[in-house]
Amino acid sequence: MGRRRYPDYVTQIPDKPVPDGLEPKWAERWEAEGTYRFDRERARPEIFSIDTPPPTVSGELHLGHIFSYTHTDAIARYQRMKGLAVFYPIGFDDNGLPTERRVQNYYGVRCDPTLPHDPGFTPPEQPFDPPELVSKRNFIELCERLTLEDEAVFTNLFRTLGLSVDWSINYRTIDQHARQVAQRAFLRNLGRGEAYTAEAPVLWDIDFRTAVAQAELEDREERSALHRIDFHLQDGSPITIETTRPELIVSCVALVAHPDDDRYRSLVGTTAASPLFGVEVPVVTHDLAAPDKGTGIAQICTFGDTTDVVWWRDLDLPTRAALQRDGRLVSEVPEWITTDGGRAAFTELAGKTAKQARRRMVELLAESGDLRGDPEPITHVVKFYEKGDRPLEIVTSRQWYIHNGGRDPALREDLLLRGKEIRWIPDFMRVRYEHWVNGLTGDWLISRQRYLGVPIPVWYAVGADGDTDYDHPIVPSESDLPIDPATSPAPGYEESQRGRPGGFVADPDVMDTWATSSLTPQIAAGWEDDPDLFARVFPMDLRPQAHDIIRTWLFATITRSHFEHDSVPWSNAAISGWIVDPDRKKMSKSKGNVVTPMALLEQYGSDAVRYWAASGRPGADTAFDEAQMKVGRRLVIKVLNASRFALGLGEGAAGDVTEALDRSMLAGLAAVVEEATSAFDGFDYARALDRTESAFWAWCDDYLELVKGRAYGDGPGAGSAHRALRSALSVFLRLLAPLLPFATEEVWSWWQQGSIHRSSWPAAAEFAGLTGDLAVLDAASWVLGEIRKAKSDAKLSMRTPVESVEVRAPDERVAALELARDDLSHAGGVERLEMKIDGESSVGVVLAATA
RNA sequence: GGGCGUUUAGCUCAGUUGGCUAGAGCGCUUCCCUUACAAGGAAGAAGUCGGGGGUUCGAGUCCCUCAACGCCCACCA
Repeated sequence: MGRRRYPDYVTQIPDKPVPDGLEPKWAERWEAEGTYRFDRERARPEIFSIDTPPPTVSGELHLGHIFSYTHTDAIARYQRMKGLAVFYPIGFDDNGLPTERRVQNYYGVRCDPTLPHDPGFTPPEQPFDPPELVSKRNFIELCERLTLEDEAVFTNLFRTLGLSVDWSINYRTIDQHARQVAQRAFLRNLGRGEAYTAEAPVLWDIDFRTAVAQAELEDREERSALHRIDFHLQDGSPITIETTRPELIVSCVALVAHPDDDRYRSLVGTTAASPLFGVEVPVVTHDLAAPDKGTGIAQICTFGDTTDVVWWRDLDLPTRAALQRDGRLVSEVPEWITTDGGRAAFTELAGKTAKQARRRMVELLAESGDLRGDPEPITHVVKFYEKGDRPLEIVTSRQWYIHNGGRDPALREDLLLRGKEIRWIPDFMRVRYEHWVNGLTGDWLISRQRYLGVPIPVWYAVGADGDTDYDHPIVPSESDLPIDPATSPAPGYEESQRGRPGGFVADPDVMDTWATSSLTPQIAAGWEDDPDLFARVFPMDLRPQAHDIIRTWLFATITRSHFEHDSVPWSNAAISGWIVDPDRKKMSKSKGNVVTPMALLEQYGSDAVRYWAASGRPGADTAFDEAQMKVGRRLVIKVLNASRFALGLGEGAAGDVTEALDRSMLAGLAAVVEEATSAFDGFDYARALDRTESAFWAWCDDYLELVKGRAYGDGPGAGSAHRALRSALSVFLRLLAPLLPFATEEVWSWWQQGSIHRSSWPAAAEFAGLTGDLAVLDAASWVLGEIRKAKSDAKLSMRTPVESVEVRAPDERVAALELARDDLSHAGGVERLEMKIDGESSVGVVLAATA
């Protein structure tokens, strides 16, 4: 690295450096100079590749993003300074339901795919209720428009934060390339038998009208009520069940008790008639029926909850679905209700929402005398789609799945082994992964009945009889990807044959967004499109992400990589914690405690906010704490001022650190370098910051004060001081550069050429021949502290002269102090310094003012 | 019901293989306009390291147990 001569650079040091305004200045310079551009010519061992999380474009970035992205950036900057070419892409996840929901709320619209495209459409100025219905194409256009706006805001925030991503490696999960990768990977899965389609009960969100996957579930407490309701045995006697879903009695296909339950054993094999509807259902047994729950005998509906699905599957029961995908009961009387009374009763419920039907059903049951007592209010836990507002229902539908080990012990074992191949930071996060894999109950449901997403790239032949052949999907050639089967005809067919007997139909679904984002390494690294790049960066070195999406993003990425590449997607997974408010609650919009990141960056400066973020250990949930940002800002100011001071003293001649105090300081610094390096090697940016920061403050408080007098002068020791100050400053700046990129770059520019972020990480070799005995600075700091204490106790200025100091200490310490005698005397304002060898250490101070 | 994590000064947190007379910052108190820094500096007070047991010469650190909090999972009629 080049260095300018003293007279040139010193003029560039501002008289009063301030931390404000550094962000735009340096963000622009870094971009213009390509400071963080990936060098793809480097060989794999010289590359560090990062599978950066593409933030979901469904609103604003929040503090959690600032927090975890700062961690990754610190690692990236460290690796870059270590000499590696850092592959650090950025993407946006703007595909899927979260984006649709954002668009719906933002513009006040809903997609109605039956509407024709309106070329002159403009969204409502103000969202109103009810929402305006728009065509699918208009809806997608709105998604495109809003995501681009959101992404521009995200980009601005990330640049202001100082992320050292390579902005030229940019992707969006709805762009053509991502679609191509997602479809190609899907077709490969299909070709190898890892993807399949099946008609089965699925968890269904009645508002979004789509199936959802196990990984997207969330439990929520709901107020409900237990109803005791009589079915009727053949002899006319009642048999009471307990249920929270009386409106689903119409879908009842059996009553179930435990095989060992004596109360019901005699009934097994007989039938019971449902109340009101008079539908005869068998009494059956199953191990899952709990004798101690309710009356010990339960109705099995198709389907009220996941237990119903298990019973239905295990006992081979019929399907009597009455709840539609919009959450309402069917409007026609189901054919399995055959009695006139039953038909009349159902008419009362037809077309109602589940909630309305429940209320009416209870009234009807009360009238008929089948309701025993009053419903008992309870609170119970119900499955929700994590982004949904109403409880999930279960409906039967045709969906696409990818194997994930949920129904295949051998695959499960393979995926667990993949988990063991990865280094987890912190290590216990591996347990969460294993726990999730071991708890899977079924394959990964990837199809969604939505609009904004990557289409499932298949068609189905329609027979001459008009029946669709779902068992033999027609697939496109990989060279035709990306493709939309809704607009392109199936290979070998004409568009005119769409939807006709003897023709074809397109699969109507899109893939869930995780089915695309599980391929971020492949998307970013040019899988199949750029084999040279792919070979250089894949498997990647690091996947940084938060712990709440281990079950989704992390797991799915491992699964796809396992199938496609027979390898792990990355060697390290660094899992960040969450930001919680000071009450330890997760911060969320609904609690109204969300702070906008940009306001904080502007108020405290990006380095200060990064300082706060870096104080949270890897994996640890961290409190939002503005006080930490103030401390960070203070550190930034200190760096600027101390640098100005150290650089303003002079340059010194090369290679002449002669004074014991200076060599002692550098020896201490060498140890700090070692600590920070090993911390960063373990991805522990927090420890690296902690060690560096305390060393830096101590350096300012003690060493700078001790060396000041000598450095101001032009005596024989001045050159040593200047040289040591500059060496130390260079090291401190570089140690702090990954964490405080703006301030350190600013100072670097005062006296060095090139970016500090392209300079080399401090190494022990830099100190070769420059270090001395640690004890010298230690001892001098100790005595200086005692002198300060004496002055402070006497409530006197630190400038107060000291008549005499008498130090008593063991001989080694006295010998060390002798080596710093002049510096110490000057720093303390001591006129007479006496030292005596003693077993006990003590410092006697006689202040001039009190003498 | 199972699992994981957390519990150290008023607050936010360090404390790496057991050696701590337990540290830092914020806040608080006192003092200091000192020529790098008053968006600063110096000094100080403040903790039975969640409770209880155990291992050990020695435990904040290891083992057992209990509790609180957070998160994840579970077949939630």
